[in-house]
Amino acid sequence: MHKEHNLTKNQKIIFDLIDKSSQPLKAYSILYNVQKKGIKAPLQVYRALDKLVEIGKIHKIESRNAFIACHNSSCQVAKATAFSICEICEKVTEISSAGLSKYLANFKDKDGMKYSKYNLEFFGLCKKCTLK
Amino acid sequence: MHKEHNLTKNQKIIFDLIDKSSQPLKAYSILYNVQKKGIKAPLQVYRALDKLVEIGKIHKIESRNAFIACHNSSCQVAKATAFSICEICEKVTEISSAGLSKYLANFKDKDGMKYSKYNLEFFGLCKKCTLK
DNA sequence: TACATAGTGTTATATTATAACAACTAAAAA
DNA sequence: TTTTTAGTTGTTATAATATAACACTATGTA
Repeated sequence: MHKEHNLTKNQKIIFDLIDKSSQPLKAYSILYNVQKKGIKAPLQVYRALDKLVEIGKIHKIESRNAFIACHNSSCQVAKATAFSICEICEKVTEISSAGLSKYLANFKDKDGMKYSKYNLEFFGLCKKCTLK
Repeated sequence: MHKEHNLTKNQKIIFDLIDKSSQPLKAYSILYNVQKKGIKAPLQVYRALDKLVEIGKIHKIESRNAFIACHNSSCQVAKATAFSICEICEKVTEISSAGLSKYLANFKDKDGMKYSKYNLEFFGLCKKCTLK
């Protein structure tokens, strides 16, 4: 799993909030939710988020500017991430597929560029929303 | 290639600028560059960008909040995009790989969610920056 | 202890993006 | 031709997302 990183107070408060959430959280919604715990400024939130992303405890969903806790032991410290995003209910799920990770980790473009990282976002309808 | 869409004046001005650029452009940098042509407000730029993305003439690089012209006949109207991004010089290249498109278009997660769209961003060093 | 490294709190500001509304234009239906 | 419709435009204002700069504090380690 993850290397232990001894989160600081702010990092812990913010990680716990994201970890408990069933959907991705946005920075200012996090801010609003932790103000009672003494975190008052956007920058305090963004600094914690940056660190948490860096150490792989959370991921940023780029197309949504939102953050989700990592629940996938195969995404080595934020280097290889894949998500499915429902375009109706906005439910986001981290994809854990050995086949996919392997395929993408080994992918080389025709310029021979070697990649150290990737992020993949799939869009569609989740099961619930398909049935509606 | 692309269905012809008879761009409007603003759409054309903005597409031409992006198309001529060797790297992705940000919305406000676009705004700055088209003010002499009478496009004065952010919203005029964002509206044109939205439309151009929708019809597949340009793509948004989500991790950079920037826009690049489509040079890939295989990305069917913005539904399936893949890019490589150099983390040093920020050069962005659209990846055109039949194998990759095919793999991702057919990918199904274990929930059986069917995807209508995806966006993939690879990060690493381009050839030039590797040699430095 | 002393030093380095990382995190904190704070104010201010930069950057990215959308809401709301009135007016205009082109294409097609009556 | 007139009317309608859908889409685009121009405009002001504002919302949402993110970072700069600076002084200070905590923690680990030599």
